[in-house]
Amino acid sequence: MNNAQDILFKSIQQGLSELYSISTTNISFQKTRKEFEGDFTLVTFPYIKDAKKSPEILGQELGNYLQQNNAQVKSFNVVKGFLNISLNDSFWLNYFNAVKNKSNIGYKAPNSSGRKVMVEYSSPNTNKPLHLGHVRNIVLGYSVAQLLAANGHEVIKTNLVNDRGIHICKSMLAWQKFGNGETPQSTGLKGDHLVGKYYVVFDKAYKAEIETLVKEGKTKEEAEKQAPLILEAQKMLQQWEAGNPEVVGLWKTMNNWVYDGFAITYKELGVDFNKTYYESDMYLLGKEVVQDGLNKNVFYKKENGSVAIDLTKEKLDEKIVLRADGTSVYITQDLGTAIARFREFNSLNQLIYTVGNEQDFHFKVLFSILEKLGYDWARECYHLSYGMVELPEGKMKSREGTVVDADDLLKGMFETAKATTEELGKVEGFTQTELENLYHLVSLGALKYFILKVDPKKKMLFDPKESIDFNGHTGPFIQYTHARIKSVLRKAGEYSTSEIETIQVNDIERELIKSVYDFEAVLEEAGQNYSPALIANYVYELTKLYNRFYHDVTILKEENQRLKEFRLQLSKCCAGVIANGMNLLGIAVPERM
RNA sequence: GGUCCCAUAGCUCAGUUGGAUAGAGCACAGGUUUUCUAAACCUGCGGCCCUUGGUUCGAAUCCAAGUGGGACUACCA
Repeated sequence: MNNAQDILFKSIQQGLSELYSISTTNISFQKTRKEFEGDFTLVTFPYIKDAKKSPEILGQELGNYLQQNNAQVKSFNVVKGFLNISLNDSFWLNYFNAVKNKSNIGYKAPNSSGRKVMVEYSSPNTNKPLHLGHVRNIVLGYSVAQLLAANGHEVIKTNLVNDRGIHICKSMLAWQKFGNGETPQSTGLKGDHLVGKYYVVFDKAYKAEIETLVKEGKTKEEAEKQAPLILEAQKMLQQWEAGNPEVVGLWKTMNNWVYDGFAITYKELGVDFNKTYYESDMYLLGKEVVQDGLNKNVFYKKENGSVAIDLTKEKLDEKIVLRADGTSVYITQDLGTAIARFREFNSLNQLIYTVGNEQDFHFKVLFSILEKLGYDWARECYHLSYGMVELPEGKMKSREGTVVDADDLLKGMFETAKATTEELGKVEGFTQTELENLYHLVSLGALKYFILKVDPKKKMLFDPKESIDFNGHTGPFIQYTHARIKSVLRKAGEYSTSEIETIQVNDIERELIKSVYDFEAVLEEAGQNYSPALIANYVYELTKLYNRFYHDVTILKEENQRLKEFRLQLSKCCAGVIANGMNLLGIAVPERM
């Protein structure tokens, strides 16, 4: 079936040509705003000069032409330079009949685009637990992967774990010195929290040392470089690189504690990965790349032995890619990892990095270097740059203890969901397991929706003092609407799902069909823009519309049998789109709540 | 200093390639249930879309300058 826009486009093109001899492909229309009557609106201002007509007359003439020459056009009205066009109900009913029994309205068939895309997200350090900033990353990355899959791409979800480096050594050293052999088992602490605890311990002790040195007359910078603890941590890193068995053993033990902890949080969040990379496996690759770059004269060796690239022409300055002591920096590993990924998945079309916008500069440099090294696919690398999550007092800082811990947050949300549900008391007959599942589902819905409804590119504010809402423009509102629909459908029992042809649809029913119709375009746009927010806001609009329908129109008590069947079918259709839309956000919807 | 990002209702956010009287939610004031789940629905209140100039038939949207906020500018990650 041709879509509405195509049908109108052709007619309007013909009309402009026949009436005014205007030949143009510059015809775009938008959805008619709800305060006016109509489905689509053509702005006629662009044509009045060539047509030598006033906007009102041109609108009238073109409207008449459309009505006479296009069987789908029911009526039109003209307001100043706006031609509002209504399509026949039969058009909308035909559309409805065509899609209503599909399980994935608007989705492209799996892997139908022929594109293979890797989405990297999460990518944590293993020296501390996850916080709200990571949660935004994780929830966003997972949702974008869902969006791309729904747009027909083959998606590989990956995690790049930053499991090596000085920061890990800090936790290790502090544990060694002050840990008294503590383990997750002995303390009952989640592994990542235990390791994070010692990261903080290190920082405190380190700061104390700096203070002492400053009192002894050293400058702050000198003190920071000379404090015994930092020297010891650096030595530990060298030992690690040298393969010292004791250090490597401790490193493995503590990292495994962290992985066990992360696994729990990922499971709580309902996300997964197809492949996990570890920087400890990748960092040596970067050194080969550096050699390759030297051979190609893309890089050059500086006097002190470090290797650099000149990106001043790109306004990116000179960038060091290998330290004078031969150890790799962050970007060295990223170069190696990117190349390894394109080698491993040789038909990879795109690589998406879900990383905060504080690293915009880093990725510009990375992609630029890859291009200079001659990798054409560098242009297919995309930095999905998202805004920071800020608290009312500003940015979260791990060391200052102002972070919102992911596990605490999830737990708090769960308790709120539980309290709210109990207060409303609609869950008679639920088993304990079903209740737990519901609390979990609703709390995650609230949290994920709260994060995903805002444009990823923008920073967002989180106020720990105000709990995330469950009413209004929220995840639970949408989940609730889904449960309501399911409740009606359960009570309806068996009903016909045959084609609907002869009924009279009312305004709100037509609006609902139109809203369902829009989903395909929204999904496409959300995929192109890597923006779950478009889906989130769309689903909200549909849900709000459905609630008005639910309120104003009776379904089960409708006496006209065909009308009742239509309303049931429409309800089921909306529930499906709502569930699929939420699924794209990584949010489940309940049958009852 | 340089580069980049942001600024819309009291608060949190929408506003697709420029289009009609700039929209939601929260908060505040009020109303709706003997009827399919009131986590809902309806009404009201609330705006120099940061400022100034420019482009255009038309600017919250594009351009320039300014103001305010933020990020980056490591041989950290």
